Amino acid sequence: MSLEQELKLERPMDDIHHEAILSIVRTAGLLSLKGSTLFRQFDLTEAQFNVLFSLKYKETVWTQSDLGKRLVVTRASVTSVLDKLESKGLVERRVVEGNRRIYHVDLTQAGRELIDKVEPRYRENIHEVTASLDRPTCEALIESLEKIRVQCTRPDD
Amino acid sequence: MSLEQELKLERPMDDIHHEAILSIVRTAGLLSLKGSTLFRQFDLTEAQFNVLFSLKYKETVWTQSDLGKRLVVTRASVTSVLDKLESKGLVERRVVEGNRRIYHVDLTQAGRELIDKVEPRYRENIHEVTASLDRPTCEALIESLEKIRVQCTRPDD
DNA sequence: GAATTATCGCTTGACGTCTAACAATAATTT
DNA sequence: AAATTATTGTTAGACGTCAAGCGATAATTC
Repeated sequence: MSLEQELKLERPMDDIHHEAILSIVRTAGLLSLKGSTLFRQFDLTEAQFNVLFSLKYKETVWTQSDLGKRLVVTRASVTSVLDKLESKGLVERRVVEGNRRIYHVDLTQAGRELIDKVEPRYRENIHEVTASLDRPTCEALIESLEKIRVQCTRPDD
Repeated sequence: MSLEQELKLERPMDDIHHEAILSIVRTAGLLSLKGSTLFRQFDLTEAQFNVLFSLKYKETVWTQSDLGKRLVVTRASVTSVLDKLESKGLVERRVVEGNRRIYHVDLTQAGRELIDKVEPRYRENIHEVTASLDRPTCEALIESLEKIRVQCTRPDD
């Protein structure tokens, strides 16, 4: 189904750049929805999954700020999600000696076990959704999106 | 800047499909951020802008449900955003004779004037951000995203 | 025509996001 | 060393989103 049909537009889109942007946002929304549906089966939100997933694959010590940069989210948001995860016993904040301003964030054993359960289902989802895209197509997609991101973060804001 | 660098990954991404998905979500997030920054200058949120913009270009009569479908958002969300816009006098709910269950939604004069002011700035943003993508590249991008969306909405959820 | 089912808009409660501000603490400058 | 500036994590308040459930009303079935 084309974007025009999906969005119930009465006239065809005149602006291919605009159509591209809407496609990106719309696709991300649907991906997010599909993810949420999966994560809910494990009593997780998408944001909570993202934290667990990031922590699983980090290879150095991370502060909350580091996590925020990784997830592209403000420190305030990190605090909020971490509070939830900590109260579920999936994540811990560890005091850092020598710097009383920061915490180091890590999975607990329970957190590690949970993400290990969710991850295969998550990867299934990914591949299900991208199965029709071969490697060069993926690379082109990634490259185009990267070009857009570069322009998004130009120093004019 | 590549996605790996941006996200501070310690190891290269092994899975190009996964990378594609993360790129989409990340790009949409940045676009959303850039949009919000613009809209704030007009005392609008992104959601509110989306409503005004949709209403401007609709060519038939729309109920709140229609608007929700267009914006890919639940009816509850429509109610919420419309309450805000109505209280600002930018939008009106019109009673429909013959069907006491629905409202018809429309821009007010003030709403129309506001969206007419914001739209050129919005379109500038779009083109600024997509300037480096030529037409065939845009078409390929749109096509890839459409393939993903199709798989997102498969009847297995 | 009556009964059942579907749709519409609204409300509630949970969640994540943001901005703006704050106190505590580190880092830098002077 | 002292003063200034920057960073860290938190809080508060605003907003949009969703799921779930509600009552009112249409539409469909019987």
